[in-house]
Amino acid sequence: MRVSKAEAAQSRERIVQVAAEQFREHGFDGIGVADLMKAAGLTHGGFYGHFDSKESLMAEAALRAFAPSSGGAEKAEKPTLERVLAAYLSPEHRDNPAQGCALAALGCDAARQSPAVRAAFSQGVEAAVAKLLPLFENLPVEQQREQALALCASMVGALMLSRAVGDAGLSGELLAACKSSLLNV
Amino acid sequence: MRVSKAEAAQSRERIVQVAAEQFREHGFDGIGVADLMKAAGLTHGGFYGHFDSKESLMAEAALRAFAPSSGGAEKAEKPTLERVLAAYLSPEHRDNPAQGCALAALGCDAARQSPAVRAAFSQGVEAAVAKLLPLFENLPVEQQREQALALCASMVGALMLSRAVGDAGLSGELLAACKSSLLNV
DNA sequence: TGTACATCAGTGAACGCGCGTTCACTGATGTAC
DNA sequence: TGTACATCAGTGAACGCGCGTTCACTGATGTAC
Repeated sequence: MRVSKAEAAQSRERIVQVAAEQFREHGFDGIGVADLMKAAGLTHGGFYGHFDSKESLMAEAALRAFAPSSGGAEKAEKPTLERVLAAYLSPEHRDNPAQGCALAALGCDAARQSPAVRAAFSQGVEAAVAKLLPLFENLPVEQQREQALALCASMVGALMLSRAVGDAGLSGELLAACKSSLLNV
Repeated sequence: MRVSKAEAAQSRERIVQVAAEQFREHGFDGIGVADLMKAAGLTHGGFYGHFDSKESLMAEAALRAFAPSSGGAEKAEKPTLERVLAAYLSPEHRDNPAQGCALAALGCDAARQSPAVRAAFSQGVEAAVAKLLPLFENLPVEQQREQALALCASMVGALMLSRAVGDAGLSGELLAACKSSLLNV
């Protein structure tokens, strides 16, 4: 059952991508190696030909989740605070963690993970800050990063709580309240 | 080895309290029934005399974690935004999740848990809002709840990210940036 | 270019381990007389 | 109040199961001639 180098690289690629989504949906401990491999169209035995351990995949999948998504077409519109908030604090984002922000989906799990995973999360926060910085370009330079960090934390907290909460009304209220509050600053 | 009714009630109490702390520290899946019972000074076999399942304890421990802490002495000082932020967004709080806010410690795990656990988290958010409302008593009534929800989400997000992030500098920066940003509104 | 063989990506059974849960048992508690 | 007995909180061995990981094997790929 040997497979060409190119196909093997694609397999590895598929595993990382599947893991990046499944970890966000089920948590790092909520999905096993065998199920990840099955979702990638493989059997579990081949996993260790690609990765040292599940934990090693966790770090790589986290990095992948933070990398800018491949489809770069929607970059056309210039991001504004309104647009960023509307997209991030939307019911669609809340209900689709697998394709959404990994900071909100895995943030509190990450605190209990290995240094490699936590390093990926540092990178994730920096990537988010880099995306948000342009929103504050009319502010003094020394305040821009501070505002971007604060906005990032607010959005992540609101999305996470809107998912954690059992009450659907409260969940929507959280999204709406944070959107409205962050717009009127 | 039967034990008096009063002692049995204390045992149950101890299990819930221990679980409320250990779950916050290790996550719902990061600590097992046997270890929880050992931490409560018991053996694991007795667990199911007190609870239907681990999941049932999870819901009860979450509620416990959201209940106001027993020591009511520090209520003397009137809470201000400054004091709330200084306490919540402190390195001490960040480094002691077991005694800290369960929204930040377990929020993204909760999204994947049973309705009972998620109902507890609704209650947790409402409890936080109730605590924060007085900070906005000079605002129009219809804005108070919105502001309290937004503040809650911001603080939870900042604390969670400061724990998730591997870089110690970035971690401190997150706490400081959110504190400063939330004060200047 | 064609052939022979070494390589190695992927398979699927098997491993040890820890987990949540069950159960027969123990012995102090609580109760009936 | 004292005695006999039923109750039941807690014990510790055992269960089935799923997990991460290992390994002997397969057969197509890639390479040496």
